Formats: sequence, structure tokens, C-alpha cells
Amino acid sequence: MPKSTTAERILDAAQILFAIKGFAGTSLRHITSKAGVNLAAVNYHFGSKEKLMRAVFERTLTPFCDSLEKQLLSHGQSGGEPLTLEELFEIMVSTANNVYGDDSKEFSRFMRLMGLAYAQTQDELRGFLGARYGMVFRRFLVHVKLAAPEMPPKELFWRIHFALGAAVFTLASFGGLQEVLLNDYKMDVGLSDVVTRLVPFMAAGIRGEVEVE
Amino acid sequence: MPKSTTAERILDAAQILFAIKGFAGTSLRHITSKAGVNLAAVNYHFGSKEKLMRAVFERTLTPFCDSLEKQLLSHGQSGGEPLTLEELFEIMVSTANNVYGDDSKEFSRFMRLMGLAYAQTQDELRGFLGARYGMVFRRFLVHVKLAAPEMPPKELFWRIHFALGAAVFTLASFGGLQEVLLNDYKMDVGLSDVVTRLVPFMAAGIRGEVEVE
DNA sequence: CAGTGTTTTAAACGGATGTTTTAAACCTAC
DNA sequence: GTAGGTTTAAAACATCCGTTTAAAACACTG
Repeated sequence: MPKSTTAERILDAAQILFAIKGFAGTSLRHITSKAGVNLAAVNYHFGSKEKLMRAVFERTLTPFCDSLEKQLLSHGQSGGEPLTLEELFEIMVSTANNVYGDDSKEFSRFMRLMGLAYAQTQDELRGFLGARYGMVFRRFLVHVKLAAPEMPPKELFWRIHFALGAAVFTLASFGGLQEVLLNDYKMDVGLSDVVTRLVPFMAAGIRGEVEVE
Repeated sequence: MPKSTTAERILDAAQILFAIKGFAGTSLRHITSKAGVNLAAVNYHFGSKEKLMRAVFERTLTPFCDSLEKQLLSHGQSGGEPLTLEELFEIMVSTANNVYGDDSKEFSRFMRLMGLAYAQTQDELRGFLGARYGMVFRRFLVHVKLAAPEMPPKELFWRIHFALGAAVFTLASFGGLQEVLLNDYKMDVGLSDVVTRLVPFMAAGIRGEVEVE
């Protein structure tokens, strides 16, 4: 017997299904069926499918962004020397780990949602996410700028997106890649293996010598 | 009066709409309406919506992969010293440019489709793409291995995916990022700017020192 | 226990979806 | 020009979609 509320059960089911099948590919009937609640409950508790999707993103992103912002602020006002790139990315990783646990499945789902959010173009979801969480991103960008002060801003802008793209993309498709590695290379790897490889890659890519400007 | 055939017009419209709205978010009626053909033409020429999507991917990916494979083969049997990482990625870039022209829009659409393909998990599309184009990817991987011989295979596997993730992700969302840059930073950048920054980033990330194994 | 506000339920709404059918139009070759 | 195969056309198919309704069940307060 589930102790969770109807709204929570809907959010849980929606988050899983959105991550697998995308937003348009997931119907309210799938969600309510998986959640074991009545179809009308979605519109009763959230108003519409669009608002449900926002709620899913909000529930997923808010704890992560709040925790990340708090850590960035504490390091920012300590007056000490700025954080290195590795430390910055490690903060992101540990924040994600603290918030979502080291549950590989859940973490991958979160990253898949991030990828979906990022991939949105025309939908109003992108605007919503930018307005809601753009501030944290800009604060993170300031820290990266401090960590790589010699880098031209334009170059840095793109390299950060390269690095985040590498992270989101790889972690979002982690499940699939894990399967490939096991079948083709007989290697069984965990999520933490990938993350520990990812941080040096991102740092090295950002720090790489500037060729032209 | 269009000289193109009905099947071609359907493929053109489907490619554009899939890239914008995703697969599930695009209806056959949208496609046929945009293509200016009858609704039943899709099932007549392609059999089903699923097969139409495969045809779109096939038409988009085949020229690129064929051309890429040809270049990799020619460099492989020349017997000279192996290609550098930069040269390898430049080959990918120039191949993409030759096949899709430097039309920024079309290139971005192609990358968006790549991102969609990559993001697929459970759908049979992933299996189809792996079976159809996995060979080219493995051949590319061999060249990367030659370019970074000191790198442990496991580490290399992940770094390649990091690099490809950075590329696909950034280029797929290029349109959106371009807008952000223009609005927030008053910078107007072209696709070629990003690509010339991307190649050094990928090379530097892959070449970075190995920390642990 | 009655009453009231909240939540859940079943059913139906209009519309959109992928697919199929049947007939018309087209084109080519005899 | 007419027969036969190919392509298009309009319409209908059953099913699924997001949303709404109205009544039943529940939870709580007085």
C-alpha cells in the first residue's frame, strides 16, 4: 500500500516515462496507469499535461540547483583563491550525488531529462527553464571564468557548452552505452567510473590551448 | 511546380519536422500537409510511420557515413604515419560539410537528428542504426586508437563518447545557443566559428593525462 | 452525527492519430 | 486507344489523445 500521495505518484511515474519516451511520446493514460491513479487526477492536481511537465522538471531541478548555488556562494565569499575547474566540476558531481543518491538509474533519468530540456527549441519549456534556473547557470559561469581567467570569454562560452554537452549526452545515454560495453567489450562499468573519467576530460578540454581568437 | 517525387517531398518535410518536434511529436498529417501530398502517400510509399523515420535517417546518414568510410579507408591503407586526432575530427567536419554543404540550417537539422538517434533507448530505432552504421563507427574508433596509442582502451572508449557528445549536443542545440549569445552577449557567431573551436576541444579532452585506471 | 470542503471515480467529450479501403487518375506500352 | 500496372485521391476505420463533467467517496470540523 503506497504511502505517497496521488500527486507524488503521478510525478514519479511521469518522470520515468518522460525520460524514456519523451514528452510527446508519453500519454496521460500511460502515466496514470503506471501510477495507479485515476486519469482525471492529473488535471485535477496539475491543471494540464504541460504544467505536469513543468512540475516534473521543477521537482527534479530545484533541489540540485539550490544545493549547487549554496555551495558556489559559500566558496565565492570565502575570499580565498578561486576554485579550480576540477573542483568546480566535482562540486557539480557531488551535488548531484547528494541530491539523487548514487542510484545509477535515477541519476541517468535525471540526466536524460536534462538532455530533453536542453534539446527543446521552440517549446515554451525552454523559456520557462531559462527564467527559472538561468541564474544558477550564470553564477556557475562566473566561477569557471575565475578558474580560467586567461581564456577569452567567447571561447570560454563555447567550451563550457562543449563540456556540459559531453556530460549530459554521455550520462543521459549511459544505460545504452553500458549495454554496448558489456556486449562488445565484455566490460562492466558503473556510473561512478564514467563520472571520474568525465571530470578530467571536461577540465582538459576547457584548459586546452587557444588556437585563434 | 515541384520536380521532386512524392516520396522525396515526404522525406524532406519529415526530416524538417522530426528535427523540430521529434518523432512522436510529428504527425503524418503535418508531414503530408507540409509536403503537399495526400495523407495515404506515406503508407503507400514507406509502409508505416516507423519505416518513414528509418528512411529519413537512412537518407541523412548514408551519404555521410559512406563518404567518411571512404576517407578513413584511403588514409588507413596508405601505410604512412597514423592520422592525428585533429586530422581525424577535421575529416569528420569536412565530410559533413561536403555532404550537407555549409548550409547552417541543414547541418544543424542533421545534428539534431543525430542527437535524436543517439538519445533513443528502448525503441528499435537504436538497434537499426547500430546494425546499419555501427561498422563505420568501429572503424573510426580504430583510427582514434592509433592516434592515441598510449591511452587505455576503456578510457579511450569513454573519452570518444565524451567528445562526440560535446559535438552532437552543441551542434544540435546550436540554433538556441546562437540566440542566447546574440541576446545576452551581443555576439553574432556562425556555425564555422563553433566547429573550429570544437575540434581543439575534443582533441585536448581525449589527449588529457590519464589519472587512474 | 451533520455538514463542508477536498479528493477520487467513472464516463463522456470533441478532436487528432496511424492505418486501410476503394475508386479515380495517371502513365506507359502494345 | 485501350489494357494494365502504378500512383494519387477522398473517405472512413478504429483507436487514442487531453480535457471536462458530474456524481460518489473521503476527511475533517463543528
